[in-house]
Amino acid sequence: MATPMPHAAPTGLRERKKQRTRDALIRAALELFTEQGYEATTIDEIAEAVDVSQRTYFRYFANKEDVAFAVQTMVEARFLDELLARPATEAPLTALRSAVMVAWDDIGSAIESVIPVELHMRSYRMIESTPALVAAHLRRSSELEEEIARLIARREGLDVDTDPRPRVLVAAFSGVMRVAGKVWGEGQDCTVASIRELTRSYLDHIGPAMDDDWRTGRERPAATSATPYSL
Amino acid sequence: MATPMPHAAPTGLRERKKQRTRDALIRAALELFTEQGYEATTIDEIAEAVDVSQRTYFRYFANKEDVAFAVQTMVEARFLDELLARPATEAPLTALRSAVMVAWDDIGSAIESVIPVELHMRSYRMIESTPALVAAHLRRSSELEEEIARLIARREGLDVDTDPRPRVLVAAFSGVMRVAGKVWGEGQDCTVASIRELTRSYLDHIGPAMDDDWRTGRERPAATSATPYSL
DNA sequence: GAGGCTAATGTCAGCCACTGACAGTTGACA
DNA sequence: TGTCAACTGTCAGTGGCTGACATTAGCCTC
Repeated sequence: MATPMPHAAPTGLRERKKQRTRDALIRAALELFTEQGYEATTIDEIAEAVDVSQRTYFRYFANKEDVAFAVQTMVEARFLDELLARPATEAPLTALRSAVMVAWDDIGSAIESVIPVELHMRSYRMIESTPALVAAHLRRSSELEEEIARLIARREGLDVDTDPRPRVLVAAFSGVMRVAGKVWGEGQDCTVASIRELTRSYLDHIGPAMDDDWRTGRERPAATSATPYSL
Repeated sequence: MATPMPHAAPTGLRERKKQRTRDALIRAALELFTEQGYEATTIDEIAEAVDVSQRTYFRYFANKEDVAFAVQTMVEARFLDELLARPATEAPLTALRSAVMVAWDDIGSAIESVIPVELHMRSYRMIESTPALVAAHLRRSSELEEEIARLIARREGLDVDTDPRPRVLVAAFSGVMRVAGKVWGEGQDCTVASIRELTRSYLDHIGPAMDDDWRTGRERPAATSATPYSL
């Protein structure tokens, strides 16, 4: 059911209604979660706030956790799309980095169409301080890492189970992304631009060392304008 | 018959009964989980198998997940005890390594007093293939890592929030432990001795590079008999 | 070794997350 | 406009989990 894609404007009235209901559920849920806590909020409350039945909530989200990660899911999907679209000439780390940057460029408006970025930021902090959500977050992250690693391996024509480099690279990349997210969550500036720049500057620190060509063993010609690495 | 807690034999009849009930619950739960699956098993079934009320189950375990990790918890507690007991002269990685080895030396019998090691091994695989338990496992692991990192930092007189080395070392150590556990779970040899040796050989590969003295900046004199590192 | 203290347990009632079944409603499209 | 399919509400039920209260059973003292 309900495709969560906020881009690709919905065609008919029915689709638009669904999108509205879904967005309203996310917004109501996050507002309630951040105000009174995740555990203290019941799904009945969320449904009531949007004026739908509890059963309808479960037709949009598989469980109580899901709604808390709806925006994250959106961002991740956007990132994966961009990663798939990167030219094969780019080195792995460059592709990851470019995909993140391009994704951030237009995900901001997509987020804003659902919830204020400030609410997203508060949700981020709420997740970090709720054990049940921390667990879910870790599991989701490890699943995403695995997906990215396989994707990178395929790009480079490698076997993810014998060559450790894809997983290692993705682990490093994810680690940096996680730290950037955490620093953003703790900071004051709750704009999308700020997390984008934070991400950029953190990624710059992975350095070009990992970024040579895995297929020929030689360094790649710079695919993007200027090599973006400082160290 | 029941040698209850890993250490500290119970004094009275009451304590022994409690220990028996607890062990029986763990055993029944793991047997049911591994036979018919985690989700498909209800707590009523577990309680019935041990002939206690469901309410009593919840007086021993906080939730359904907890019982699945009871043995792990035992092993971890044993490890932390040993780590605390390591002399301050040992370098961090050496202390971690020694604590693991000493812990494995006598944890085997403690495990066997609760469940057959073979059941523990099946449980391990069951956890890995159950999303809800994977999430719980990841959260538990990250909490344990944090605890170990703080412990190591205190040992070395460092601030865990400014000096990245404790967390980095523990991350590497935990990663190796996780892989060792995974390989053991996939293998045939379900003895405690086998995971002990697996752990030893994997830890040997971290190498002495990380193992110099963090306080003086010089290499430590070998605290143990022979330097155990092969690479 | 009877009786009081207290920890452990059972029973019961109830909340909440989640699901299947079925019926009513409402866009979509001929 | 009428038919179809999708969306939604209602209802009943299961299972995880908790608080309250009564009951049982080790423990300890006299």
